[in-house]
Amino acid sequence: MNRRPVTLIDVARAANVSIATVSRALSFPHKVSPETLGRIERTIEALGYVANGSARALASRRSRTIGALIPSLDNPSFATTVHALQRALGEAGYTVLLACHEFDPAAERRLARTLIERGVDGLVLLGTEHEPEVYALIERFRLPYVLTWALEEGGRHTCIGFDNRAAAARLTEHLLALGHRELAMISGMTANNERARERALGVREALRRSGVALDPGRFVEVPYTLQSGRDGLAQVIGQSPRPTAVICGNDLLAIGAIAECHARGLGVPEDVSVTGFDDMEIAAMLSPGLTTMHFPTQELGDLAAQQILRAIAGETVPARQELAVRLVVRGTTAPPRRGAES
Amino acid sequence: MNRRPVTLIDVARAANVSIATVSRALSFPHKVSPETLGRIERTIEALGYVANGSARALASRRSRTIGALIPSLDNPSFATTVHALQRALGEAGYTVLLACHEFDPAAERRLARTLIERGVDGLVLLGTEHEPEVYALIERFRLPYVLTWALEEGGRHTCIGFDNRAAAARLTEHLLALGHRELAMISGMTANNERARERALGVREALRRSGVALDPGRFVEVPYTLQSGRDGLAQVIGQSPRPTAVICGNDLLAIGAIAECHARGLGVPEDVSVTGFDDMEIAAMLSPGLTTMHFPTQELGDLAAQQILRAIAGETVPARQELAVRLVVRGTTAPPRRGAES
DNA sequence: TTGTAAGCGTTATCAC
DNA sequence: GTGATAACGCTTACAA
Repeated sequence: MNRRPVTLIDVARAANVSIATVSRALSFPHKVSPETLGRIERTIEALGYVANGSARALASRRSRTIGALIPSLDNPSFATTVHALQRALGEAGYTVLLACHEFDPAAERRLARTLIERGVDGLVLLGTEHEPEVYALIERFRLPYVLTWALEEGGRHTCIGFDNRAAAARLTEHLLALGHRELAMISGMTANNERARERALGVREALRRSGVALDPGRFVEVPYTLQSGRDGLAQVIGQSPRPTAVICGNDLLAIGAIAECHARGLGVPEDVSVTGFDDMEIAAMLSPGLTTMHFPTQELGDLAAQQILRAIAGETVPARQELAVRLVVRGTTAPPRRGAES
Repeated sequence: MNRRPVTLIDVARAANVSIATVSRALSFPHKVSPETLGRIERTIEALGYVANGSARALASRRSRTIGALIPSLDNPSFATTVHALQRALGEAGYTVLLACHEFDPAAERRLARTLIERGVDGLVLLGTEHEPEVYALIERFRLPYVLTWALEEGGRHTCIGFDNRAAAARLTEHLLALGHRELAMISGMTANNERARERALGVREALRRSGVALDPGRFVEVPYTLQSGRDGLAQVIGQSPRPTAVICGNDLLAIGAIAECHARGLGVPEDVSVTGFDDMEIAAMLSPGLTTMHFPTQELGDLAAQQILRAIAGETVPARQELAVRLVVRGTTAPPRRGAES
């Protein structure tokens, strides 16, 4: 029994050709005569040859590997995007190297470096805001990359994502149009997170435009967890007058907030109109009348894959691609009549 | 401006040592004199040297890379496990190569091959049931691996996971003990999925032991999606007499089922006791009185990481490691009194 | 169409 | 402790 893995040389010997020909058969089948090709393929099958990617990468300077640098996989929306990304890249022969920095800039620096060491051909980053060191590395290695989920104004980086600020503003305007005046927001942590920051900003701007105030007590900033959603709701709901609408930074926060409303005997959206961003499919199940801002997270993964593949191929890619978000109105969410409040 | 990446040779030249010494400084710092080490480190910093992983992998036959072969990232439970896995492996200097086969055996074969081509040092598979070809490849390359989420009886493969059958049986027995006699199950697709199959089997066995029948109309097999949960509930709830308890194959199905109950004006768990497996944190928010079987999915990822690292290091690893699941009883879920049913 | 051979950037085995 | 140097398995001009 042979311990040594089968190499190109073995295949070449067995097929009576040079290793160059075998290599060509693998990379450019059309550049090899049909007979030779057939013989080589049969030999490969017979010997069970599996190419050595490291050697390939070393010689060709391409690893057929793409790095995905994201905050976390615990956010189902990110998971969906990464899944779609992996699927699309896989079909193109690329494998995804996963790296989660958990919103820690130092971790992100470290991981970016590691991904580059691993020889990724391209990088898909989540978010537009990154450490200078990260951008410097990418720059120095001339690594094709694409920023996702958010959009960057400067035009310095190619990005594909959502206009988080506009989405938040639109959702807020919708609530205002319905007559809500007492609004609150349960935001995600805005540090190192331009998505959360943009959403908060969008809400604030829309309110300002309408001359509606957002009391400090009605804006809480919490991590993206279910429990934080509950806690956040508990905080803002205590304000007087009670908010009639609560905007949540993402799915998880909204789900937690709705649960807390239920726990307090508050109907959603009859008593409190809870709203939020991202997928919100589950949240809508929790509360069928929900109005939400839906982000096509899967489509984002697919398009990001196309984008990075194009960039690798040296094709020009749109510097800024915005994905449309959709306001999903599932029921009437007008504020409860005055006087009916606690 | 230099287009060529900085190599070991550049570092060696600049530091006035041989490349061997630089290599050593990187891999075995203690085997290099402090002065030399310092000089080399400073040079590396100054030149911005980043190691070439492909070359490293080719020469050392180790890529510092682990493959994660899973069904999907759209299942939040899997995402959590992969996240934990990535985190733990990252701390040990390993990077995760992600591959989702979406329950397609052909895709799994293809992906397993690709991961091996990429030179992964080890493989973490989700589930115990895999194509013979997958096992053959692993075998041929003597690739350290670990199966996760489920447990394998034969002892042929090292695995770490949950006893899905026992968990299902335990949950069922709990329901029976509460007095439920009219049970139904919304199962995941059992083909190529021993987790779903084991859970279904556990339910069936527990029922058989208690002499309770499970009508064919009360067992539906559906994909793991929210909508399937709704549809599944719609199907089983139509049976007469109406089931008093519905066991769902996983989180997503349970959430969908609960939503459908709500839509039908059925209280959960007052009218119908919906239960399920996996994380169930969200499901419990939907319906605070829920009784669920909680699987420590994050811990699984952590432990799987330790396991595969040990295997790579050549240490002996326990062939079979079972993670305890926890029955979480959040409220009384006795069946509604007879006659109160529709 | 096929073969020859020079790398690709490391690691690791020897000497010194 | 350090330095030559032969692999590692493949790609890719360049020749034939």
